Amino acid sequence: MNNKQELPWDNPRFRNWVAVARACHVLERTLAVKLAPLDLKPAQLDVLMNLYRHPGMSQHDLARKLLVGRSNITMLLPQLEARGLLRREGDEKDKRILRLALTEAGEALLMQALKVHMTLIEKAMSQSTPEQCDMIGEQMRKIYEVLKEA
Amino acid sequence: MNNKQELPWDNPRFRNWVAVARACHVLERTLAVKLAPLDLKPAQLDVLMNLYRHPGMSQHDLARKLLVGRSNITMLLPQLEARGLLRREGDEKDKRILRLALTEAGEALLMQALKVHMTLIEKAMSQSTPEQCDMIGEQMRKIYEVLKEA
DNA sequence: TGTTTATTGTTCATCTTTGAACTATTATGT
DNA sequence: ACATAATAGTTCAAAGATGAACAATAAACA
Repeated sequence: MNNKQELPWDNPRFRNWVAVARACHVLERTLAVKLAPLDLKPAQLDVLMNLYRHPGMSQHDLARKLLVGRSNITMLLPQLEARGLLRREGDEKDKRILRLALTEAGEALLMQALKVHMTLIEKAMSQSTPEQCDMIGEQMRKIYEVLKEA
Repeated sequence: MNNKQELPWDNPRFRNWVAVARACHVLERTLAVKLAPLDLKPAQLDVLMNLYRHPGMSQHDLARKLLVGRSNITMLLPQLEARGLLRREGDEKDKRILRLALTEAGEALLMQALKVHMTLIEKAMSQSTPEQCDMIGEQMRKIYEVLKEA
């Protein structure tokens, strides 16, 4: 008597998503190892990347971008600020808000870290054609849109 | 003077991988919320899934499958064992090894959790055609192979 | 056999992440 | 204006994950 007719593993979407999750996980772990010489963790690199692209953003905005809680940001930033990698200055109009920006040193370290990250991603995705790669990105952005307000 | 000629964000592979990571992250977070009613975390679901598919595996094998340290498994299993979801019994031939297997209750809870997981994945990947979905899985499995021994 | 090396699982200290409660500030509605 | 809501950031305790050191067992090899 087999009451497992509809096992998830028989479903392509399920199996394929599991592969996505595994690939993500292993790339994240590998990145952590490769970033160690720079004394930087993946989470910290995410912060630097976002501040580079969106200078002047608030901690709240940053938390939303990174999909983490605000308290996480509060715990994360002082280390980076103490290392002189970023600045926090209060907004003029709204005294609740702290505006964030990279320093020169922060930008310099980011560039080093990006080289590491980039090399790793190149290696990982070297198997895909540009068309496949773009299609993957496109689908993933759709998934993000579908899930972010659910 | 622009010395950022080769910014990662100009590179399709980089941008597309960022999308993969974000999609993974948001799906994981959503899954955690949806699993809460079952009093189960994603990491615990991973354990149950692997024990279902590979009954009798050792803690070492499980750690390798889940891409975590052995100590993580040691901390994780007692909770599940105390809830009667899995069994640990020593191997006959090699007294170092603990063989793991789901109980009836564990399997029952797994089936409930899989329904939740499956529904979420269906929703996420409903935008992709079967061909796109399979291609994504195929590429991700390649990435895993490339990175796992690096 | 006896000694050395590897492997399995645990312990423990440390670091991260999380969410709820809290303070300070701004927005809203009457 | 005034009371109420909402928002930004912080604090803190609890939970999770990590890696090094350790005990028990097995394997390799002289």
